[in-house]
Formats: sequence, structure tokens, C-alpha cells
Amino acid sequence: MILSKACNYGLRAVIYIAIERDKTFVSIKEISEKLDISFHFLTKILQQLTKKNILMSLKGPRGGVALAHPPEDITMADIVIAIDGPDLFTKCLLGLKDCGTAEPCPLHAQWAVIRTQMSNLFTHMTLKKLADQLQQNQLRLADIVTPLIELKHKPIT
Amino acid sequence: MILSKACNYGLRAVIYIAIERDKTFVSIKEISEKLDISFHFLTKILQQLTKKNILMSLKGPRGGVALAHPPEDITMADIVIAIDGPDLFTKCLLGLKDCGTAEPCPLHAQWAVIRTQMSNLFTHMTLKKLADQLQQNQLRLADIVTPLIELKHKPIT
DNA sequence: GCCATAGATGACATTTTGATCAATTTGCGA
DNA sequence: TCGCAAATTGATCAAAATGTCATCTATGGC
Repeated sequence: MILSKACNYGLRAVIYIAIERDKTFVSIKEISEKLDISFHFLTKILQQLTKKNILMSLKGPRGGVALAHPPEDITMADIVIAIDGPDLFTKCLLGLKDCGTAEPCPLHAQWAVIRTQMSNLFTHMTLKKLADQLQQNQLRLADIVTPLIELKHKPIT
Repeated sequence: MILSKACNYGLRAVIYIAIERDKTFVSIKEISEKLDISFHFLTKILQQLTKKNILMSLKGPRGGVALAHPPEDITMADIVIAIDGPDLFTKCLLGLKDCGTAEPCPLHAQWAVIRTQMSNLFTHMTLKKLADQLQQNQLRLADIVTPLIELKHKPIT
């Protein structure tokens, strides 16, 4: 897969937080249940993001995690790099070291084009754009088609 | 990484075979040494390709593996799908099931564009094109900068 | 201050991937 | 036909990714 599972989960969770952010802090338990992700595994992933100052966290009752910056300032690339590292945007398709214009592999030139496009998509796609899209178009974030938007207006049981 | 190591190795090996194909059968041992890939691991990868009728093999002295089809008929996509499966060209970026135009995730539309470009690159890039590029431009296939082209005119010691 | 809540942390289990070794089978060539 | 070369196969192992569990620590509310 192009992104690790951890990265998948992290992305979906952060988008979820961006949508729910008027509650300021969202509990990881809620996220894990709504997105159907293992609670403990998600905890560790979000910890990574907290350490990298993408999220902030608060312990205790009414605690949880929240975005550490405005959603228009956080990009998909930030999340992907924080969790999977920068390989996706830098590495040679054939895994060769120092594959560049100087000593290219036979796919270097053509792959570089696609890699750049990926990089552009990821660095320009902010959490705000993603959250707006979700709210406007009723898109989805989990396998189970859950009316995510409704959750904002309902107390979490 | 975008492709598994097995897929990396398989691609590089098959390109190598395409270059050396006037010898008809190339031993896996030679490939593993020239490309610096574990012999036994490479053996298993190439076995997969043999089973899928991308390579053919011959036991005994002067045996080895060879392309089962003309190099202009084998594409990178064939190799990638045989080893890593079709996920790269079909799966949702966020790993959701059945993510499509009907029930898209917030990234579906933009990701589909890039995925299609990847698919096009892989399905149009034949082994012949790759081998020609290597021979004409002195590109490389291994970390160690080895004069691969020379090998055709030298007996393997 | 006490307690329930919720994140942080470390230990551990499982699965997948990557890699190695040994034994077997096959077929060419002398 | 004999012996060696080379692929095939199965067993095993290490490392990384994934997933689970128990415990610790901080905090808000009473």
C-alpha cells in the first residue's frame, strides 16, 4: 500500500478532529469508535503527532486531543511525513540510493513527474479543505457509512 | 515505500534479464550478484513470475531464467501486479473499502487523477523501453555503479 | 483531597515481510 | 550414464508493522 495503516489511521483521525474541532478536545476513544480503529494503536499514532506539535493533548475528564494549529495551516504532507517519513516524496521507485538526475535509474525521469504531483497534492491539501469537503458533500471517512456531520449536534453517548 | 522490496528486486531483475536476453537464459545467481540482491530471496520472487508465465526457467547447466514473451509485450504493471497485487492501482488512499465516485472519501477525486497517471506509466512502460534506455543512456540498475552494458561482451567469470 | 477520566508509556503478542539454509529435483554435457 | 549445475521446495529465522494489555500520570469536578 502507498501509505502505511498507521498513516491511514492518522490521516482519518486528524480529519475527524478537524471536523469536530468546535468541541476543542476530542477523546481518542470517540475517534477510535467512530472510525473503527483499534483504540490503543490509534493512541500511539496520535502520540506521534502530539510530539511533532501537530496535535495537542489534554489529560483528565473532558480531555482529549485537538489540532495544535488552525486547520488551514496543517497539510496532509505534515501528517504523512510525521508518521511514514519523507520516503514517499523522495525515494527512487526502484529503491536505489542517490537516484537523481546525475545517476538516474531508468524510471527516474518519469517517476519524478508523478512524485512531484503527489507532493503537490499532499502539501496543498489542508485539513480545512478536507473538512469543508466532507461537510459540504457528505463524503465519508470510515467503512461504515456513518452520518459524521450529525455527530456535531448530538451528545456523544 | 510505494513498492515492496520484493517488487523492487523483481523489477530490477527482469530489466536485467531483458538486457542480457541474447544469452537466452540468465542464472539467478548471476542476477543476484550483479544487482546485489539476496540469492534465495530473489529466487522466490522470480519463481512467482515464472508461475505467472512472465518468465520461463530451465534447470541444469546453462539453465536459468528468461523472458517468456518479447520484451515489448511485458510491462512494469505486469511485474508489479504479479508481485504486489493490484492494490496500487485500485485502492483508496485512506484504505476505505469501495471508495469510488458513488461513496468517495474526501481525497478520492484528486487521488484518482494521480493513480491513473501511475497506472498509465506502468502499463505503457515495457521492458523493451526500459532496456533501451539503459543501454543508450548508461543508466543504472544497482547501487554500485557497475558497467552493465559491458557484461554482454564479456564471458561471465 | 478524592475520584473518575483520559492520555502516556512500556511490555507483549501476532502478522507480514524480508532473508537464510538445507535438501531435493531436473537436465545438460562429458 | 554419471556428475555437476542450476532451479525448486520447505523449514527456519529476524525484523518490522500491527494490534493488545496493564500500568502510570495528569487533570477537572466534586
